[in-house]
Amino acid sequence: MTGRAKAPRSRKNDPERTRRDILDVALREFATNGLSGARIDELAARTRTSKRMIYYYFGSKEGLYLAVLEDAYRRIRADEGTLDLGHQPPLDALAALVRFTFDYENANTDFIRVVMVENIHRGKYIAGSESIRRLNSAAIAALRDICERGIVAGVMRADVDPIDLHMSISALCFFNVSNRYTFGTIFGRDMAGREALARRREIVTETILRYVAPEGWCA
Amino acid sequence: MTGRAKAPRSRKNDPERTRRDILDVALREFATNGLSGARIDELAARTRTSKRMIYYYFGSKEGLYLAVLEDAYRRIRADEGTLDLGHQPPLDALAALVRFTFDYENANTDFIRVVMVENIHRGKYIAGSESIRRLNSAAIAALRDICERGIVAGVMRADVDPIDLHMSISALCFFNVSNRYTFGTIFGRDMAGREALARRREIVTETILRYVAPEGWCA
Amino acid sequence: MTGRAKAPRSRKNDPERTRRDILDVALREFATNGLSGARIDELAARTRTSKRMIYYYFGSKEGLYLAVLEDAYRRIRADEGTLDLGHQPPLDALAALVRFTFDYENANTDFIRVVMVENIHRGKYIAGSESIRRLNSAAIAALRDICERGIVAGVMRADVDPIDLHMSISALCFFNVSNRYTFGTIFGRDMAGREALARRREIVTETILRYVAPEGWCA
Amino acid sequence: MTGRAKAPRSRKNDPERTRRDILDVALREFATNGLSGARIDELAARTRTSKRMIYYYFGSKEGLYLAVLEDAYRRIRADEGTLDLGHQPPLDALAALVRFTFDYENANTDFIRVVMVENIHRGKYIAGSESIRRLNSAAIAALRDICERGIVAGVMRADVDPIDLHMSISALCFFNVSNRYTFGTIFGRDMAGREALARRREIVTETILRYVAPEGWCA
DNA sequence: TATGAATGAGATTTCATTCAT
DNA sequence: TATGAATGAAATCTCATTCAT
Repeated sequence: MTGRAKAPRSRKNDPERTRRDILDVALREFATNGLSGARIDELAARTRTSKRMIYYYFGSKEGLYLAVLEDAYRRIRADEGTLDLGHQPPLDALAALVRFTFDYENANTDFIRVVMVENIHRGKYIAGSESIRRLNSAAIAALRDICERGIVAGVMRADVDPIDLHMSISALCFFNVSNRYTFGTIFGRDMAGREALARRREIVTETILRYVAPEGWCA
Repeated sequence: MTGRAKAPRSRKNDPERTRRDILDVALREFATNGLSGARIDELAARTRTSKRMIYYYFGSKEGLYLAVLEDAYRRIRADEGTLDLGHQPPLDALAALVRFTFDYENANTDFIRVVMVENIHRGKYIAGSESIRRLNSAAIAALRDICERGIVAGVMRADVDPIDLHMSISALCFFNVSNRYTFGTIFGRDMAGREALARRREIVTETILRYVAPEGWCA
Repeated sequence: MTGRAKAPRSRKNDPERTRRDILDVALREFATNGLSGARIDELAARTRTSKRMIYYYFGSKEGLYLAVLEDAYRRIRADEGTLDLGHQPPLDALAALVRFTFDYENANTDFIRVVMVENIHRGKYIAGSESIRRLNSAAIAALRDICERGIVAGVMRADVDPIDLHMSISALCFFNVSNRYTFGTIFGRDMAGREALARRREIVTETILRYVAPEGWCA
Repeated sequence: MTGRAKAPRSRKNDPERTRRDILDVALREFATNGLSGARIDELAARTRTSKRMIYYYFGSKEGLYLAVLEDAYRRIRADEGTLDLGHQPPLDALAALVRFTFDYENANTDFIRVVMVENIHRGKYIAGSESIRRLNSAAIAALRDICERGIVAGVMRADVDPIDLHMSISALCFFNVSNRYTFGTIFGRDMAGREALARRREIVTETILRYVAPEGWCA
């Protein structure tokens, strides 16, 4: 009862850490069980704090879900920003972007899964989030630059559209995570192992590179 | 109690019709709200019968969900079977298959959405369904035939793999429905309108055709 | 396990009885503790059914509260309807109405108290209830008839207004219940005992009769 | 720590002002939502200080509520004391008192509403407050004096009782505020507007004056 | 085969109050 | 005297499922 050191470090007030802790656990929980399937009790139990704190910081289950969504988008865009594609030749830059996307999404399956969840909810929560829309529109800028340089250099077809291209890249990368279970089960194919990923990554990259190639010629 | 004719007296006791009614409503409900989000009460209210019947026919919410999943897969494969691709030149057949897939998925968004739901549940229910696995493995046969003919004819690269190809086709078509809300919101792009669909359909088709083209040459 | 009588009568499905039971207990509970002070758990415990049934029938605490309010108003108006004041001379009829009001309100203190509660809520729930407004507007008809007859007969002042009069009657009767605790405590006066009620009842009646008397003359 | 002047440095540490601020906000809050309906968080947010201070000064929600009640009663009696009715003829004094009561209550609706709240709680808090009982018993003295003078002068009936009379005055004035919402909604009558108040004030005054008039004669 | 009432277990959310600084 | 973070207990409400007829 006497002579104890100050106080247990773990119980110290550290709001930022508390928020972060909740967000991390919640991403996992929502990615695993969806919005309605996630249980606040479960979530709180995995946290260093209590159920009560979730409401203190995020107001409601839906508020927490939106915060998770915003945080997840913010993180992928932050990572993307480190790529520095502007100094590479356009086709190399494009290939690098595709590979980054494929790797990031396969390494961050929880992110992919909450995006799936949000689509099940018809984008209802994202629609109300100014920050997500802002972040992502910016994301297209890098790809637009690559396309412009590629067209000028004559290594890309003139009619390529950055948003269409982004859609194709996303589709091919996303599917490997999103439909892993149904597709894998039906066709008895591993979609998560190291080798399978490496192989698929190159097919996806090649698919994109061939698509942007100028008429009549393929890499 | 005796001597009643077989034919259903308009609104009375037609078990098959009742089952069908419940399945249709349930597909919509699960596609809209997911497995945990769907409400048996809501679902029953939209039905011509009562909540009790759902349990009578399907045993539980999960039983109903699995039945919906099986029914949805059965229907797409049945439709696919009417395509008769064997008599067309391989590239024409491939293009036809891609377009069919794109159109079918965009016309049957509830099907796509329950597949998303099933993936959120990590394929837990599909894994226990012999019938779904059987149905779908057969689906690859047509594509395998196309690839074999294409390679022999020299119009497709020799290393093309039917399952990889199916994965790419699925990915590109699926995304247009599955990620419609987040992608559409973020990039302010319509992904469901008639024109947008027509345009995207051709990009997807071209992407696939270019991918299978023999080295050095593109359609 | 065998030879037992049918089933305990008390558990038989009787929705109307269940509703009634809940309403009766809820009136007491809301009258005692107000809307926010009332506890669904407490309330359910005093009921023959369960907490779950309250939500089954009334949807929410607020839904139940409104139902209680409507039921309470319906009952006083139904009782009032049995008075048959039309066949009495106007001043006798008025005196009878005042005495009835005083007695009814002092016998149904829970009714008075939920009206107080509703006023604390600024009439928010009553405002949305068509049925309450309808019921009560009708209540003024009897008083209007009395006034008309009284004026014609020359036993009431010509400028008496039925709604003003109703307000005065209500005010004098209501207060004896509504402010019983503060007034009684402060002035050390019993306001609920048999004698106190009888005495106050006559003061209230006389106050009203004197108010309606023609100029210059009092009963 | 030393040599600081007494005067509060504009925005710093002024206990009396802090108390006053909390009491004012709390009166409004309790009047609006009742005791159980009031939220300490809400209340604190409207205050210039923090939630902690509420507990520091008043100990608990109930302690604050009682303080509010005492403060409100203290204020009305203080105002009443300024009337100086002893020098007017008894009927004039009575009319002045009625009009003052009517005006004060209609101008201080929050006071009326906490009295309603206290009655919902069956006078539990007032019963424990010596100060409120003391204050109010004094209030009857003025009215008693008026009655005595009126009887002696022959302008009031001999059997008039000051407490009964106070009850009637209170009832008629109180109702206009307390039942404003239900009565107003049901009979579609404004009870808060300038004209409505002026009209009602005279009806109430006349009602009281007629009641005290000697047998057989009315003002 | 069919129905509407009923239910237990557990979900989300709220709130007065206290702690650490 | 002051603050913002934290909390346990309890409140309201939900939901898949079953019962009585």
